[in-house]
Amino acid sequence: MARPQAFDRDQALSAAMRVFWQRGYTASTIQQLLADMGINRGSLYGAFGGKRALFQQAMAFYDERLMAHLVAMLNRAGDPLAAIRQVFELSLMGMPAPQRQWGCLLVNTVNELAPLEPPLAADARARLDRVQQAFAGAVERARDKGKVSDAVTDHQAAHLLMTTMTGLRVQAREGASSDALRDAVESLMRLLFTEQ
Amino acid sequence: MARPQAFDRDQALSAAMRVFWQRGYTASTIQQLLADMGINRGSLYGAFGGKRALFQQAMAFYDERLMAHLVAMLNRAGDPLAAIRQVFELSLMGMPAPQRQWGCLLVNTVNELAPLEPPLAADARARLDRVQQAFAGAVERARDKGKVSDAVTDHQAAHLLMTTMTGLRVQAREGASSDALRDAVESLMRLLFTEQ
DNA sequence: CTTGTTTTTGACCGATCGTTCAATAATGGG
DNA sequence: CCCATTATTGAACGATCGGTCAAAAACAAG
Repeated sequence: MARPQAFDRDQALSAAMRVFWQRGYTASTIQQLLADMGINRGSLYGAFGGKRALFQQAMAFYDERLMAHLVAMLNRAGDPLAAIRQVFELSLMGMPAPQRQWGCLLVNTVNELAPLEPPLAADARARLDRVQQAFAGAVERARDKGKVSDAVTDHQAAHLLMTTMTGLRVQAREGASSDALRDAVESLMRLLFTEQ
Repeated sequence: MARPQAFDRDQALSAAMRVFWQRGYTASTIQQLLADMGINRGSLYGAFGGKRALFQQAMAFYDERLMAHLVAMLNRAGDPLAAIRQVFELSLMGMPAPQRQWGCLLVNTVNELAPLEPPLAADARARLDRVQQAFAGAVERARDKGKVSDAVTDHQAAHLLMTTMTGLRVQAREGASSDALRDAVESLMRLLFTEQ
């Protein structure tokens, strides 16, 4: 009954996500977004609403397609320590070199937009909180097996894991090697958990 | 022999630093900088060269006036663990609420400019490395007193301290409370060091 | 084929970006 | 007092920003 959309919405959103991820919100221009998404101005405003609305949808896309995997991994039954290691591996060391330098869209967003666009930063923060809660669940299951240091509570351990993940993602953004990142993760794991 | 500068250079630079610190490089406009510095366009370009050059000088200013204190504190003889605690206290929990949310200019810069202005990001990174080296020195002195967990090397401990500091500064930027930050620091200290 | 509806296209908008520059003002040396 | 020199002032520049909109194009229903 009407002209159909000529572009793949998910693919366009994925392209927009990558632009925002790499360059941040402010430095991503409509022109660049259009070029990478392969659409033109009118289509962007018609289908996504504008730069700000597009960014929100790109963040949701990032959360659903990338972060959700990590949360599911932590929530799954099975060795919680292995799950924690795998989360770091997948989201940091295991990423291909160019993408690794993009860091984490949510961390980047909190850092860039906290003073400029509090609602968007709060959105990113809420999504990151879900990861921390998943960490806490995994730590709790590890505690049941007597594998967690008694120097910290479950919540503290999860907070420390999250803080380290955040810190490492900043380091990844400026080109830290996989080995350097892995070394830090292993150090923290040794301190937090008693492998047996 | 010529007209003297009407403004205080250090004060203007300090104002510029605060603008960049809070808003980031891209989102800081010349207009806003002029307003906060209390000078006008020609003076800014005459005395500082331009936005990019001004930013470099603001970063150096930040490093000399704020970070240098922390490095000196870590290098000073005396209880190294107390020095480490004090560094976190001064640079995170102890900061007044508005300033605490600015995070750290160097961390913010690495995160924002790594993909946009690699030279500026590398500059920030180099300055952060000096802090990590100071951490390593303090850890080494603590090791001599038998206070460091043997699960990690000095370098690993320093890296972990630096990573945590970075992660906490991102959390501070989005409004984490002093107590939450202090709790994380204490957790890490308990894991890394054996107080006696 | 005609018509109604939606998408696409690209020109265009005012606002703001960082930067330049000519005119004016203020100083110290002679 | 006068002049060489530098700082201040603010208008103006081209470029680019995010956003709008009318015309053209592509479909489905009748």
